[in-house]
Amino acid sequence: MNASVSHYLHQLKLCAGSQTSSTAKKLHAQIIKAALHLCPPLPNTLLGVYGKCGLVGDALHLFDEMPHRDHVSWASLLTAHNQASLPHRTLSMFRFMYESDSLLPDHFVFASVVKACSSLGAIRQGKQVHARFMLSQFCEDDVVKSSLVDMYAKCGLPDNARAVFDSISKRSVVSWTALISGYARSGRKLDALEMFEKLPVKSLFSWTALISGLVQSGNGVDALYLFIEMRREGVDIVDPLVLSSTVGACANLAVLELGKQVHGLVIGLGYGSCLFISNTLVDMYAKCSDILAAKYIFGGMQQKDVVSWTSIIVGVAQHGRAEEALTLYDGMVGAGIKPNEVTFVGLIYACSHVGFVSKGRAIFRSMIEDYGIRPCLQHYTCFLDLLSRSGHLSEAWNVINSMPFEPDEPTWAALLSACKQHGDTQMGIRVADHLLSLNPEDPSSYILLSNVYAGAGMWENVAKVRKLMTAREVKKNPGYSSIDIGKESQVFYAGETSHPLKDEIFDLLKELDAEMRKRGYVPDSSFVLHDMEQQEKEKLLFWHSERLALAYGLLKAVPGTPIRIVKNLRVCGDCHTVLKFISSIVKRDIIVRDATRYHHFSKGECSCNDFW
DNA sequence: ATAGGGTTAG
Repeated sequence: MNASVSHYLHQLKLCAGSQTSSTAKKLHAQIIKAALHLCPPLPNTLLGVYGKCGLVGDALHLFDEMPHRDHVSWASLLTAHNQASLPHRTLSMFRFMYESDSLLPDHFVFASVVKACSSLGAIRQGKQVHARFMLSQFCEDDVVKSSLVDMYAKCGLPDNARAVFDSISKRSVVSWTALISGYARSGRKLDALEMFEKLPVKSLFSWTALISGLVQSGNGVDALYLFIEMRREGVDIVDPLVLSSTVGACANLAVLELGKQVHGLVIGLGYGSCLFISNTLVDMYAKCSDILAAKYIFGGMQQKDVVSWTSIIVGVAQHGRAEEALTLYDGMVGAGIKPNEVTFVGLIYACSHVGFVSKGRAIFRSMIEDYGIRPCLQHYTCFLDLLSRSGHLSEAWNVINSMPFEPDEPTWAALLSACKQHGDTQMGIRVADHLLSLNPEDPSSYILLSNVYAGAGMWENVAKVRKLMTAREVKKNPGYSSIDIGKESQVFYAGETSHPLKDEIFDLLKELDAEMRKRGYVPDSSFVLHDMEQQEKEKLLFWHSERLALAYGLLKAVPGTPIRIVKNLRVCGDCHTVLKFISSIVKRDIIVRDATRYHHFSKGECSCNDFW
């Protein structure tokens, strides 16, 4: 080989390692000047270097001008687009491989194309590529097979992933990791653990795959136990990816004390200023209802990206601070960060919280016109929520009928709470019927329907709904609330009477009840789904889990500190009223995270504006 | 010379 060719080859390799785009362009210019730009393998190497430096445009330009393109050129170009997160382009260009250069895919190309399918979740095309691969001369290639394992795993087909995995002759760590991650993220806990146990050598990579997969499938508790086990095994956390999943688990479970401990670990390991991790910490504190800590982390961040801004906007919006969310949005735009579709979910949500109808309409329009974002179903749902909360029921109905999506459960639920709020029983019943037909197994649909009837005083229908639930064997999930006192966590179930402090709790609730009635409280038993005497119903309400947790908190927590409660179901209307009364009687802030939102009770008011 | 696995916001 020509001495200068190998010189440039060496330089390009260095440049690929350091990923400095200016050097890539300089080297390209020098190569042209030296008239070596057609000497193989320089054109292909250059193509790869452009890809690694993130210069897809230059890569494509070079590719277009190459007189002789081979398999390596194609593989490099497709990989460049995968790396630039443009898997759509990877697939669309792949279609022209045969047409423009009469080339059939080789194993390198197959691997890139499969990866593109997996990041798009394009299972139909993925299966087609799989078939072509099986018919090709490369059908025994293990690298392509491991990319197929990953594709099926990511598309939620772990059994297909397993079938490919079993066909691999020499299984690499990569294929193991892909499969374990696939099982974990599909919620196949036992399969994931079984494969993990069989894994000959467990690296940080494999632990991360398992733990993050479990967090993604909502198995946060298992994920946290595995994280503890990983620490016990002495695995060196040389990069922080596993920490973001762990912080995420704390966020999903709303376990503030544990979250703080993991935060301490993050700082101890030296990742306190890592962008990714700070983003998850902002989210975690917001979800654990410590919005002050969330703002503190956000304020201290050296660099902030769209996720950082969106996390804090969504966080304050969920805590009912709409004006603050909108101010933050101005700050975001001012800082030159472009909002994305998630940001707009938060913003529309914020507007709907305080009934900023025209502001919300303007934001919805701006999203489409200024940022070219096509609204998805979730945007429509938030927007509907805004319209229906503020009483624009017919406009909401029009939107639901004209939007380009089939309404899903949250959509109907948004409309339904509005019907209830505005006493529109007829529409409420229609909506509840839709909801019920969409998900006849979900107890909350029945509760909502029953509440509509109860709100209208249609007691016979309330009874019918209850009978329907029995007939269909739909069981209401038992309600429970948890509360942290110091580092201890306590869980209370509705109606629980076996707690060691039950007498103290009962006495306190009795005392508060008397004081509330003096101030005008009348129990609203329409939320109780049973046929029984009024007094019996009130007794049931009295033992709702959030009240037990609250009383325990008042007895045990440091005086003056806010009481934080996490509930698995939605707070019932009567408890909501009670919590407002109690916040003003005991002059304490009470923060409840229920199944759908946050309630900050303070001085007799709630941040949700009595709408949830 | 080119390929495959683990990370954050709804």
